[in-house]
Amino acid sequence: MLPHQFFKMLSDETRLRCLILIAREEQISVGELCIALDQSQPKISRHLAILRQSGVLLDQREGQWVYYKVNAELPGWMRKVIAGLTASNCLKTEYQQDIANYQHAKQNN
Amino acid sequence: MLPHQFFKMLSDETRLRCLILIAREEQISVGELCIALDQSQPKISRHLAILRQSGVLLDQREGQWVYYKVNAELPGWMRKVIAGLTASNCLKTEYQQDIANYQHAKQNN
DNA sequence: TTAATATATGTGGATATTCGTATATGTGGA
DNA sequence: TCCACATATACGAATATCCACATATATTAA
Repeated sequence: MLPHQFFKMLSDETRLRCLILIAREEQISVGELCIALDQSQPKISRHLAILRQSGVLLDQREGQWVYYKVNAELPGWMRKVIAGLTASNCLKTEYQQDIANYQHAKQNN
Repeated sequence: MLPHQFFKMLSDETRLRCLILIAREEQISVGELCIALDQSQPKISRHLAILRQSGVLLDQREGQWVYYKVNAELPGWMRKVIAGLTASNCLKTEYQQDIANYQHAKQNN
């Protein structure tokens, strides 16, 4: 994947929020992402498909659920960008609500 | 600027090549960029305008020439992304030709 | 097998992006 | 002032992106 193509993956707000949350939490299911970001299932699923087809995310089915995680074999410069996103306090504030929603949903299992 | 908007700046190959070369060389004129990337003047100028209007680049006129440089006051996480791009050997190879063209043009002054 | 739940995808329309071409603006020298 | 050079922008056409809605597929349990 060429550099600008990787950045195109991150240029949509929904995709970026998915990726940041997944990177922070290691592994999340489609339904949990819908709740965390408060977005429709087809919308989340379609963006996850784009991230999966580009190789940024990997999916793994467990029963009825499909879990997504960051592909650990991405080139170093891509992993650095993603790590920078999850580390930045500035961005942590930006998407705090997503994290809170996710953890709240996780608790009510 | 929201994170995904910054990445949208980097999602076009021409803009990304401009930014990487400018970050590497500190300061470049529009004409030099046209030669280095082998692209038309309106195309380069338009993409530089987008990067300038978003605050990623700053411009400075010197006589007939306009020089562009990276805005030093960008948020830390943006500076890190840009620094990562210029540091990566992987990407250095990707856009080696741009650097070579630039240096060759610089010599024939 | 049927129903319920979770996820994926097809379709069409609205909007956004990018480009080539033409032209406008700014600058310096004759 | 007039011309040449450097840069910026206006415009329309081709293409890409994103979404809502409807529907398809996969899994589990009854």
